[in-house]
This record gives sequence, C-alpha cells and structure tokens, in this order.
Amino acid sequence: MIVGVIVKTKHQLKAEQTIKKLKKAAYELFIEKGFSHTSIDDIVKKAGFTKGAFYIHFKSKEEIFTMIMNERMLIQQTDLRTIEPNSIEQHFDIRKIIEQKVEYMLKATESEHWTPMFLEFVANCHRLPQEQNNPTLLYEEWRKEVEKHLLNLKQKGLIDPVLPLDLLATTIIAIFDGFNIQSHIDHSINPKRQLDVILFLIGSRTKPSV
Amino acid sequence: MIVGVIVKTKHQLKAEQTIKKLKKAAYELFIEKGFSHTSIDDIVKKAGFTKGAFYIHFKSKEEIFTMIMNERMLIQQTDLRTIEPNSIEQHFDIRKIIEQKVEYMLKATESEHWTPMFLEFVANCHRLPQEQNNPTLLYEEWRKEVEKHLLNLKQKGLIDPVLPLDLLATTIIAIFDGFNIQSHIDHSINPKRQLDVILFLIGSRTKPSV
Amino acid sequence: MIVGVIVKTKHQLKAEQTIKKLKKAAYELFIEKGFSHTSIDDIVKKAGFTKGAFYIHFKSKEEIFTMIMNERMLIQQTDLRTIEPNSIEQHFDIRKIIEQKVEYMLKATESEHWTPMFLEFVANCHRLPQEQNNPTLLYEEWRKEVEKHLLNLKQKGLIDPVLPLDLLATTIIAIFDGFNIQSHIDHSINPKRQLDVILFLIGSRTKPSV
Amino acid sequence: MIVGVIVKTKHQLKAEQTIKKLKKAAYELFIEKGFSHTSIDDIVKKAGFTKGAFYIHFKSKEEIFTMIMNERMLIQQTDLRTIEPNSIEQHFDIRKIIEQKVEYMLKATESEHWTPMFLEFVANCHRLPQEQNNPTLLYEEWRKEVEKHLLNLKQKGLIDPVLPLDLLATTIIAIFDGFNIQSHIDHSINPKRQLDVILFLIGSRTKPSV
DNA sequence: AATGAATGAGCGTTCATTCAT
DNA sequence: AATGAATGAACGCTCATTCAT
Repeated sequence: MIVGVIVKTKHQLKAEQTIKKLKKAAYELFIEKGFSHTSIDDIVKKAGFTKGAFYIHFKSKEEIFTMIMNERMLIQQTDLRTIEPNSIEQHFDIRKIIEQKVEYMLKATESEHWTPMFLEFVANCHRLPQEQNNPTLLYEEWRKEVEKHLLNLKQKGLIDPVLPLDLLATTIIAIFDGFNIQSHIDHSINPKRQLDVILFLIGSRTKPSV
Repeated sequence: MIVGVIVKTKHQLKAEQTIKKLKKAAYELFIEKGFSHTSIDDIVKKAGFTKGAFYIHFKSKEEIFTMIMNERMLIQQTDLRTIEPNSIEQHFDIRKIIEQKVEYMLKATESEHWTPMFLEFVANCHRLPQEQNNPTLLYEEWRKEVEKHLLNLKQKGLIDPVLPLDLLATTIIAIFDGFNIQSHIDHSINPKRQLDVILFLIGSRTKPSV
Repeated sequence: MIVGVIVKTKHQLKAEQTIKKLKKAAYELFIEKGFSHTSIDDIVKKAGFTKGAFYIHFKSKEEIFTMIMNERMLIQQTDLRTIEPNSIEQHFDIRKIIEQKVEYMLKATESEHWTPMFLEFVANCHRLPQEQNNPTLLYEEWRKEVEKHLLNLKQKGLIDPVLPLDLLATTIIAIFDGFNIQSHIDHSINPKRQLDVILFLIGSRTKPSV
Repeated sequence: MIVGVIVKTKHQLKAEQTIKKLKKAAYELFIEKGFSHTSIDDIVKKAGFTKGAFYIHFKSKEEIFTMIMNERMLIQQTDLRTIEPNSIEQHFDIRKIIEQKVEYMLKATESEHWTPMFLEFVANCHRLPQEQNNPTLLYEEWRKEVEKHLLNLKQKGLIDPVLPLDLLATTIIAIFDGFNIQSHIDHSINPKRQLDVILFLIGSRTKPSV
C-alpha cells in the first residue's frame, strides 16, 4: 500500500528531524557548558521538545554524547580527506597542502570551542557506551590515513622523513592534540606554529616561516 | 607562652592531617571514578570523616580538585628537575637523560591512571577556581623550564636543534600530552616511542632504537 | 481534535490536583510549624508525593509560600465583600454588619492559627518573590475597599466619622492586625473588643456593648 | 583574698564584654538578614569570636534572640517613660507629649528596621524559650503603663476618652503595631498619621493636623 | 574564657529516567 | 511520535551544636 509507505516515511522523516534537532541542541550545549553540566532538560528545551521525546530516540545522555562525538570526528576525517591538490601548481608545493590540512583542523577546533568537549569525551570514553565506531577505531583509522598519505608523498619524492611512517603519523596527531591542550589553557600559544614542526618532521625542505 | 603555642600547633596538626587524608581520598577517587562522578560523600566516607569536616577545609568540590591538580603538577615539575646527570658517564649521554625524564613522566602518568583526571581538569579549567598557581602559569613555567634545559644542552654542544627552542619546548610537551591521549584511548599505542621523536627533534645524533 | 483535548486535559487535571494537594499540605504545615521550620520533605510527604513532583509545579519553597498567602488573602477579601446586608432589618443596623465583618475576619484568623504564618510572611515579604499580587497591592486594595465602604455608609447617613476616610481605613486595618498580634501573644486579650473601637471611630451612635 | 576577687572580676568583665559584642553583632544581623537567615557563624564572625565562645554564653540561637528582643523592648519602655512634660508650658499641651512619645517609638522602629525582626519574633515567640520577661508579660506591662498614663491624664482633665481605659491602651498599642506592619509593606503609608487617631480616641480637643 | 575541628542531621534543589496518556 | 507528571536517588552544601585542647 503506497499510502501506508508514505505515512511510514513521513513518520521516519519526522523522527529524523527530531533526532537532528536534539543532536544540534545537545552539541551546542556541550560546547557551551560541557557535557556533565548539561542536563537532558537543557537539551530538550533548546530543541523545542520534552523529555519523553529524547528517550524515544536516545538511550541515555551518554549515548547522544558518543553519537555526536563519533559523527563529528568522522566528518572531520572526511573533510580532511577532501583537501587534495587539485591543480598542477599545488602538486609540487607540499608545504601548502599540509598547511591547508592543519589549518582546516585548527579552524574546526577553534571556531567551535571544540577542545573542552573533546577532552571531556576522551577523559570519559572508557566509561561511555561504544558499540561501534568507538574512539579507538577512529584514532586508528586516522593514524592509518595519515600514514598512507605520508607514504604516498614519500613515494612521490615530496617528503623525506627520517622517522618510521607509523610513528610519524602518531606523532603528528599527538602534536595536534597537544597544541590544542596548550592553546586552550594558554591563549598566548599560537597553534599554527605546529606547522613548522610537522614540515620539519616529514622532511619537507621548505624553510620554516617563523 | 609555650602552652599557647602547643595548643595552636595541636589544632593545626590535626587540621593538616585531615586535609591530607581528604586530599588523598579525593585524589584516589578522582583517579578511579573521575571528578564529576565522585561525590563529597564518597570522599569523606573514604577518608573517614563527615561532610561537615570537608567544608571546614575546602570551599567546594572544585576547590579541592584545583588544589590537588596544581600540587601534583608542581610535584611532577619538581621531580623532573631533580633528574640530572650525576656521573661523568651520563654527562655525555644525552639520550639517557632525556630517556630518564620521559620515563619518569610516563611512569607518573601511567601508573596512576592520571590521564583521564588530567583531561577532565583541562576540559574544565576555565570553569574552575584558580586564584593562583593556575594551569596557565604551570604550563608556562614548564615550557620555560624545558626551553632553559634545551638551551643548556645546546650550549654544551650536546644537541643541535633546527627549530627555535621555544617552539621545541612547546612541541615536546604537546607530544607528551598527545601520546597520553592516544595511548589512553588505544592501549596498543606505546608512548615510549615518543622518545625517538624528541631525540630527533632536538638533534641528538644517537640512532633511533626501534 | 477531541483526543488531543482529552489528553491535554487529563494531564492538566492531574497537575491541578497535585498542585492543590501540595498547597493544602504546605498551608497546614506552615500553620502548624511555621514557614521556616517546614521542609519540602515535610510538604511532599504529607501530600503523598516526592520532592521531584514539588519542583515540577513550584520554583522554590518561597514561591509556594507567596502563592498560598496571596491566594488566602484574596479569598479573605472576597469573602469579606460578600458579607452584605441582605434584608431590610439589617439595612439600618450598621453595628450588625460591621460586627459580622469583624467576626468573619476574626474567625478566619483565629480558627486557623493564621497569625504566626501571616507575621512570618510580612516579616519576610521584602525577601520573597512577588511577581504580581504582592502584599503591597493587596493591602492597598484592602484599604481602598474599606474606604469605599465607609464612604458608602457615610453617604447613606449611617456613620458620621470625624477622621478622614483614608486614615480611617488604614486605622481599622491597623487595629485588626494589632489586636491579632496582642491576642496571639497574650491569650487573655479579647480581639472582639476592637468592634467597639471601630464603631466609635466611624461615628456609629450605638452604645459600646462592654 | 582581694587578689582573687580582682581576677574573678576581670574574667567577669571580659565575659560581659564578649556577651555585649555577641549581642550587638546578632542584633545587627537579625535586623539585616532576619533571624532565621542568620547563622551562629555569621554572628561570631561579625563579633570577632569563634563558635565555642558563643555557646559558653548562650544556650542556643533562640536564646540570644529572646534576650535581645526582651532587652530592646524593655529599653523602649523605659525610654518611653522618661518622655515627660518637664516645663509648665508642656503641662497643658497634651498633644505635644503624645506626639513626642509616638515619634520616639516611630524613630526607634523605623531607623533600625526593627519591624521585620519584631514580627519574626512575635511569629515565633510561642516556640521560643521564655523563662522570664517573656513577651506576654512585656505587652501586659506596656498596656498597664499606657492605661496608668491615660488615667493620670484623665484625672488631670487633659483628656476625655469615651472608651474604657484598658481597651484604649490595648487599642493604642494595636494601632502602633498595625501601622508598622502597613508602612513596612507599603512605604507610601505615613505612620505619623496615627497621631491624629490616638488624639481623637483619647478625647484631646486639639484639631487634627492633616 | 576561648578556640576551632568535627559531627550529623538536614536542607533545598537537580536530574536521569519512566510511563500513563 | 510526543507529552509531561512523577519518581527516587543523589548531590553540594549549611548549620546548630559538641568537645578536646
């Protein structure tokens, strides 16, 4: 029955809309007040629903947190992948492409005050429900992605790293997270400077800018 | 008047003992369950007191958290400073001294499951009371200390860094924090490998071990 | 949609029932133990609910106190207004109608041990939340009501007051409150005697009864 | 032994000083925050002592409240008694002397924000410890005093009251308390207008001022 | 006489979660 | 799918009072 299907789809669409709105509200509140200082009431009020609606779509406050974080991290990874040299000129400027990627990540992090929420997530992730797509897997994928990328650049002769590529991948991500922590605590720290470190580590022969 | 002094001291001693016990209990619980999942009741029960006693010595849960974290971080900094070459042989083995320092930090971090508590602290530090000795100052001091140390080694001709020393100091700390995050999320990550990265960055000519 | 309306109404009815029960319990406890000696726990236990239910319907203990007091005072004012001469005989017996009004108020005050709660309310009213219908307005209305009533009686030639009517209204209410205080402190004081004072003040020529 | 006596007296003097300071601090805080919102800690901190000192001199918070209130009310009564015609001119101006007495009371009441504390006292007095000098006796004495005074004036032919003197005394005090309540709630009420009412009640032939 | 650490019961309030509607 | 009243356990914190010093 087509009518039935349409009705069902309408319901589904409505549900998806609700889920989306709840996630948006939760994300903004977690950013603003932190996860543990945000209540379900805060979330549903901001999203324009009531508590019951929340529990239809999510098992717990922890679940929506995990979902939001995994999705965001996935988006970041995907976005990062799309930053590719798309013209002949860029092909040979390894510096520029690394810079673009780092700057994308910094923008995503800074502009949304992502750091405290991310740290709260990492601090609690061993207590959070993680049926799938858990942070362990996400980080592993991330590292593999970076490593693959480095291998690609190395094979093209664009970089000449001294350290093993897997260690390099881990280190690059560590530097990124570590600079985030420091610039979150001390606003005088300029996270853009990590670019020079990374370029040095991968053996790009471009001169440091500062 | 001796009598007066003794009375005062006895009260003080008792108070100090209580504060110490409360801090110890709080520290262990923050490690075990995290700050936000630990209640004052948990703390005082573990320490063998009642709630009232807690509020004689601390203004709030946040205050004891800040105090504990600042003290621990200060201790770590002090301990780190004491790891010095104490024989002629070590004098020339820069690798060994860096290794000792990194390993001390790793031990302090791992053996006590420090990372989640530390991340929760950083995630919330902008909402925490920090009259003095706040994390901004602690991190700044830490960076200056590392930078001073690097300068010392450089002047002795033991290291030959390419990057500016202040950036190097920031980076070394970032790598440490970043490896902590990763090995906290993914236990297959071996944080000792950061040693090779650091040695490479500072321009020690010793070969990487792995 | 009838179904929607019914659902909404059922929820509303339940809520109204709960609010009513909570207010009743609170009122009785404030009478019995005083406002500051009554806890939310006392109230909800007496009403047969849990604390959470209380905070769904009231913002704070102060709010329910303010609401209860304002409602009661409003009821008293309304009741008082309904005491009117309803037969030809009463029309000319000004004494009787004043007596009825005073006695209604005395009964409302005495039989419910209203005085201590009322005094606690007045003592704290400058610290209480009073978005609307606050005691200032209630007293003002009350005075105006009494004044209007006196004017009516004067125009009918039933009373012949020497003092200005606004001062008289204020004074009558003051006497009522003042006698309440005294008879609350000293049970040998008979508040009914205020009737003679009032009759004298308004210039009714009936002889005092005592 | 004279020395012993001196030592004892010194202790006593010190104790009296402490009691005085504690009462002063308590009085000011009860005025400022109300009795139930003032803690022993507040009192001893303001007086410059510690909790222990409080419990040496007072049994409970209620006790110091009762003591303070009884003392104040006694002082007011005594002060009131001292306002007497002291020259021939005043002897015949009954209006002036009543005015002085009422104004003294109004000043004592208004200038110290006495009303809320007084009402809180009356509201709770049946729950307060009142070994002696309790408010019942104080009010009774007060009424007798006023009555005696009225009798004196009447015998001198200065006043010509219609109502019985005991009722008049009760009424005058009731008017005073009642005006206090009203002007506490509604600052637009001018308590000085009670003077005209009292003068009218006692049968002074001076014209009302307003 | 005074200190001040400690008690312990209690308080107002919050909140994740449930469920009848 | 969504409502929202209700639960019930906790929570951070206060405070009158006690007592060893």
